[in-house]
Amino acid sequence: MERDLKTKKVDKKEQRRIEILLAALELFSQKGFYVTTIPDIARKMEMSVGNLYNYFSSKEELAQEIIRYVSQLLAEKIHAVNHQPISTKEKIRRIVKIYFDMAVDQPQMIEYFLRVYLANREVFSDGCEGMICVAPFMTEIMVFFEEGVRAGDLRNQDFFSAFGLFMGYLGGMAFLKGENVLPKELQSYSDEIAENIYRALKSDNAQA
Amino acid sequence: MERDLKTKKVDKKEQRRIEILLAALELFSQKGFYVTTIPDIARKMEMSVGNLYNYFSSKEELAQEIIRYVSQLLAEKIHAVNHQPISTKEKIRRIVKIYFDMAVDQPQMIEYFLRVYLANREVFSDGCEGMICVAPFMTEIMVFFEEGVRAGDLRNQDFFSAFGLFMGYLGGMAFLKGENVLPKELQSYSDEIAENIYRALKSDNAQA
Amino acid sequence: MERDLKTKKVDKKEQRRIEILLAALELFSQKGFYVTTIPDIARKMEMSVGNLYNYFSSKEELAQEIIRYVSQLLAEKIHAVNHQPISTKEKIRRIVKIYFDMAVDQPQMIEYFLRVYLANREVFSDGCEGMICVAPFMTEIMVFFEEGVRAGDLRNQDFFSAFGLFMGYLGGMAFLKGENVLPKELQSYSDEIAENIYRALKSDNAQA
Amino acid sequence: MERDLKTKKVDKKEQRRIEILLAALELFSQKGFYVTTIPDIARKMEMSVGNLYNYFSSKEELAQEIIRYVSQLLAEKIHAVNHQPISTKEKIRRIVKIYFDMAVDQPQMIEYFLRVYLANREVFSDGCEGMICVAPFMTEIMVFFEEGVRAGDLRNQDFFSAFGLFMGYLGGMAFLKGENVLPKELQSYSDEIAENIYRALKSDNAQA
DNA sequence: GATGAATGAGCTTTCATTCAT
DNA sequence: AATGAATGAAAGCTCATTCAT
Repeated sequence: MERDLKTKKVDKKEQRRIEILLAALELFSQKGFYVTTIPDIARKMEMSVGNLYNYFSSKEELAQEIIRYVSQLLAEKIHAVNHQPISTKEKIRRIVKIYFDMAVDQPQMIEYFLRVYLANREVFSDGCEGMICVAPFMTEIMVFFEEGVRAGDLRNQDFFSAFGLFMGYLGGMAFLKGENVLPKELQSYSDEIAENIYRALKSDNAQA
Repeated sequence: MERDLKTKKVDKKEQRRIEILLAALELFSQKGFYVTTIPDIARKMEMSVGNLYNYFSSKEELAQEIIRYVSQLLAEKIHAVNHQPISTKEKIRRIVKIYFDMAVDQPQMIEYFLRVYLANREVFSDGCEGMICVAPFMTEIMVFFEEGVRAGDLRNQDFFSAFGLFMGYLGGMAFLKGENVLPKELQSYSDEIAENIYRALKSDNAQA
Repeated sequence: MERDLKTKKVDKKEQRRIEILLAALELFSQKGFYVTTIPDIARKMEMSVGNLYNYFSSKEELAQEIIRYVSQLLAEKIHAVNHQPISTKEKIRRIVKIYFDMAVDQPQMIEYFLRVYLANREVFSDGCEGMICVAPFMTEIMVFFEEGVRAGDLRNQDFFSAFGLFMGYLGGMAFLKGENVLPKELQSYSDEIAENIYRALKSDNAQA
Repeated sequence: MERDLKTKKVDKKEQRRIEILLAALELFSQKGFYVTTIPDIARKMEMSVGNLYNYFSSKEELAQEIIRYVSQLLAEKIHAVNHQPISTKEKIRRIVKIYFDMAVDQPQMIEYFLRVYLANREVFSDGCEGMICVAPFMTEIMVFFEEGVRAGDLRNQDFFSAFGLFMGYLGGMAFLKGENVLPKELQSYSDEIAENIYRALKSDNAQA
């Protein structure tokens, strides 16, 4: 009984934590880490600043939790693709789609990656060294790549070379969308871009 | 005579402006826009805070001048490549080399792009809208791309699709280098990456 | 219960706000708006600068609140006179007395009017346009004047002509007192001045 | 010869001094003493800040010179009235007219009195103590008053009581004009106001 | 006389974090 | 768990004045 009670409480607290995390995610990605203030987040949550500190011990910790959360979420989506019985080319297409759909429907996630995580090294240097906070996401890309190589679809090259292409490309497009310089809507680039990625990475004897 | 005097003075002031710009570039790219303070910059310049404001009217204006400067400098280097009588494939190789050499020898420039310009929209929204402050750089990439298409070497696709690939990829690699996660030194990836880019963009009847 | 608690808290905060307002009133009227600094006010209140900003969002807002407060306070005193069953002449006498007593006992109030409100247009231009922040006070003078006219004691003339006389005169005397050029103490001028005002405004068939 | 040269030079310098003084007068009266900066004045004069300091040794000194200048100028105008063979009543009318014409045509002068001199005690406390910088002006008002008394037109009362009425009233009206609250144009109040002043001060056996 | 770069103290305002309630 | 007043260090920026040229 008591344990149930405690569990329930913990769950409730954990749930509130995530709510805060999502509110902060939105603000950080819109306004940036330094422009967003703790009172901003508290106001959005309709809770007091003091209470916010009962859930997160500092602004930095909050930012780190968010990147872990986003990385996990993206990883799960890519994980699903990795486990489908489809061609490497189709996998690329689906990953691009997942990314672009997210950039359009939940731009906070992608923007957080680009504008908060990538840009503010000092915020993540103590706790997220060496990209460990985005490890789940990187792992899935690595799985995708290695399976593609094993299947003979992708050339065997340094993983980072492939990773930089894949994620740099997608991130670059998301950035251009954020700057409102794209002449067409982001999702309409999906096929072209998936094709480009496939051509760049595919092994010479793979299918066109 | 008098005019000469004035010209000389103006030149001297202009020169000092650029010195400040370079000092700020270094600090901004190392510590970020918000963590770098005006006193930091003044200290580095061994000049008073007040005097700094005789050269730039605000921290934001300074940041915008820097991106214009960096964009111009990168543009000039790519411009030189664009005007050489070499194959499209070779041009890609040289642009990648230029970018990676810079990322290694003058990392401030590339880091400024990635960590200051890309990440702090609010700093550039008033004065650098729609990427106009990086126009010289984008223009050169556009020239490269269109000439490659005209020569029959590259497929004719939406420019942004190609631009996102090219610059997203290079930026992504520079970022990974900054995070110290690359197992090899950046420049050793040059050939692999130039090859990937070429494969992604080349027309089907171009040379391998 | 909970509501009571909140109400009590709000009251306490409101009270503190007024304490700050009075401290600032004193400093502003002694040293002027620009010479008085926010740290000066905080020091006088024995509170931190940051906390002061929990009560007022800017120095200007503080200055505007003060003039509203002073105007209200003066208005109430004149209101009381307006509702007494006494002659217009006697009303003038009492208003002059109120003003001079205040100029002697609480010189901050009058000095604030003369040296802060009247002199620093830019501070009040956004929020106190068209004298709205001193409306309560002006209204009472208007009531006094119109009742005097209705009673047949005062000539019917443009209100501003009468207002300028009344308040310009009193303000002028308070200023001379502040400059220490008056040979006698301010209050000893009361009768003479009330007489002058009455003579200036009275209708030709009113009592001497 | 040499002396002539020097005189000419001195004259030229004196002339420039007055030009600066008038430029500063305008700025101070428009924007206030503290909001106006030395560079503002230099810019208006199209001269360098450094050179400005060859004419005035400090901002305060400049402000004091201005009030002396304005006081002298007003004094001369009133002096002319004082020496005309006209009735006391007519003198009042003319002084009011002079003041209001000035408030309309050269508002800087009157505004300087009201918004700079009256309000910023600390600026004038060292050099203009006890209103000595406005002595010429006060003296003329005193002459007017005493001649009116001697002629039997005005009641013999404390000078400051009369001075406060006269100048407070005119200043008050000029202030109201500056606030744009007057329903009519300032000069149209002249007669009414001159009449009010006369009634307030006239001796009981003087003409209506 | 003339210039304007240089100084440096000081201004208003912000904000992550704490803690008494 | 919840509140929000309080802290205090530090930020961006200003400006009267000086002085080498």
